[in-house]
Amino acid sequence: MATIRDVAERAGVAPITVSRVLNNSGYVSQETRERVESAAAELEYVPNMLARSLRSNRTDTFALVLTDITNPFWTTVARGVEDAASEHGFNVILCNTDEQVSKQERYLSVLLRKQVDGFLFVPARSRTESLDMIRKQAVPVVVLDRHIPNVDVDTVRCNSERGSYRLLRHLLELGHRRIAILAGPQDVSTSQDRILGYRNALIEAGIEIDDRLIECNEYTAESGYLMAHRVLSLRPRPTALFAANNFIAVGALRALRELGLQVPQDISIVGFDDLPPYYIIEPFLTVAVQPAYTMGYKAATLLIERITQPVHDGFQELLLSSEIKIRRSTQAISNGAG
Amino acid sequence: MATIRDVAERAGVAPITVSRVLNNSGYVSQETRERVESAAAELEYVPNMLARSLRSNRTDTFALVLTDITNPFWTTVARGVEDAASEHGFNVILCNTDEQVSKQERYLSVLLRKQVDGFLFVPARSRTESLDMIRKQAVPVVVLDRHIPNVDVDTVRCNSERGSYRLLRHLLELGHRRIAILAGPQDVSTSQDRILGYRNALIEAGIEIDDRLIECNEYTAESGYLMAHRVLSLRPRPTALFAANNFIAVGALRALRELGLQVPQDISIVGFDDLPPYYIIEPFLTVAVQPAYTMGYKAATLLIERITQPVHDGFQELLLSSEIKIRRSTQAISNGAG
DNA sequence: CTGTTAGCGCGTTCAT
DNA sequence: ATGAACGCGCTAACAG
Repeated sequence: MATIRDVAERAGVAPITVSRVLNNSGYVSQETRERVESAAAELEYVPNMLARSLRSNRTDTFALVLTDITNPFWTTVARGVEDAASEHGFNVILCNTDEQVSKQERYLSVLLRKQVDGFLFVPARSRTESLDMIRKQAVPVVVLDRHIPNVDVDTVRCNSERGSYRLLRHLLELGHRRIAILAGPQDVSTSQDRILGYRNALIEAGIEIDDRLIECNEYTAESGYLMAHRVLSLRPRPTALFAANNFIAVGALRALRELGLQVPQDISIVGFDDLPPYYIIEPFLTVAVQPAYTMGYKAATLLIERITQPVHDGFQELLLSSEIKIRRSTQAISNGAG
Repeated sequence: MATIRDVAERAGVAPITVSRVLNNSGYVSQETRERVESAAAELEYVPNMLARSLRSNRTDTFALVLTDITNPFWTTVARGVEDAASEHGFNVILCNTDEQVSKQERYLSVLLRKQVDGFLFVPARSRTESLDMIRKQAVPVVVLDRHIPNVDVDTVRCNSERGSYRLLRHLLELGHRRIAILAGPQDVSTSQDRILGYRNALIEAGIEIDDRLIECNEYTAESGYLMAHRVLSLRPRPTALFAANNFIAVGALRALRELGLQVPQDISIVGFDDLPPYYIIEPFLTVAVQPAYTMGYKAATLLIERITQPVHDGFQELLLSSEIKIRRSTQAISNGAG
């Protein structure tokens, strides 16, 4: 592996001149530049980022730590992050925690040692410990998608409570009174917020909360399947389901199929976040859609700003809104239902 | 950010002693060790891997460069890789190329500059250029899943031709004669091999190859959907479909649904690699299943061996075999079909 | 426009 | 059992 010194010797200049050519920093005559460039090419020189970063105190790399890369929502977020990063010359290291705090802590520790310039962080659970690991080292961090209570930190997320509330309003306007929510983990803020929106809408409508209609579990299809079966075994049966994320919706639809319940004739269902066409039979689900790409893009842009302009006044909390898409999975309640 | 020197000062020892404590190298008295450890804890010291790696010429990190992390097949491979890596104290950087050579080259370049210790490489296309980038820098590499012709390189993959052949034998034994294959990209070896197995089985059975029954496109559901519609518009219509990967199968099943064709009554279908239960209505597909986890695990183990024991005699080519799982998507041809 | 010096944080080598 | 000196590859700071 050739070093900058090898290139310098071959080009008949000092190492620093090679550095200047390769980094486009400082003045170099056209002729010298060409000599250096061809020397580098001939030697197949590859700059050593370890050395460069050690000297410059920058890796031009930040981490995107998220919870489930197989979920198309996160894939889209990641695309937004990548685009913003590459526009500013940053590399992204993607780490998948599977919602496990242990995996998350291992990643954070490795990334800190590797001196990443910053973190885009989707906390696996709403605990503050992991975040503190980062903040103690004074590395910039933007919390993405989720909220950690009582902590001053830059955040980009979507208003889950409001999205949830609006979905519920839609169902209530269709005459539904017995509505179940299949939520995510109890200690994840998006799940809490969606439950909150659900409760508030029901209370506002003068409907008593039935706790058996509130299920909490993982943000997965398996979990959605199980939760759906539980609430559908209740009598009177709910006339509408609210799946708190896209994978839960997939599992719930499967349960409905098994029970021979037609959507929307026999039961209505709404969800949070879209699915690519091939995950379900057809894109017919009424949903609240979060601006996934924008979330990623804006969060990355903010992080990069924090990295490149460390001084700032106060933290930002960016709260985006979701769009309600009414499709064919909801209909007015029929008199015989329930 | 505290450095090793800060810790040394606080503990009243030389930096090298701190180094010895943190790396468990050399002799340190129990008392000194404890003083150093508590000093490190108090200062919340985080070792700088850049400096360490620059000195030691190792990053204890290798890259897994693959083509589609959203595909459960690759997710499983990645799990095998991660497990093998963590057993040996290695970190994995996962990079997703989306089958795009440009993205792939950008990643390889960055990773080389970051001095990764090795590559687990799924070439986006069967070209040798990208691989040469790595080999010129004398970084260990194991090619995974795919074959690059006429190149001496360690490889771990599955025998696609044989898996394909056996699926075809199964269909032929059920009496099918008009069988379409929905394959992946023409320049990806697994796709080529699956077509080869298809052709050989048909030729052996004395069936003339109809080129209109051989479709090539991406390894995606969208592509599977399009290819299925094309071959299903032919007359006489094929009596069986062979989807060359799991996502193609998802798309093909969707097309069959649209056309109102029942599986297996109206048409048989076989696939390559399983899908988690929630991707399709039910796990009823007859498939060739590759040992995804083992592929990842073995490939990572081989790579780590190459990294830690650079001298070896000759390259290895590990060829695993797939298992045929006969389920309910295939049945003997009825006389009226076609 | 180009070069010299020094040092980023760490671990190897050799000394004590 | 502990420490001093040095250098990994690169670039900031300061000449000239």
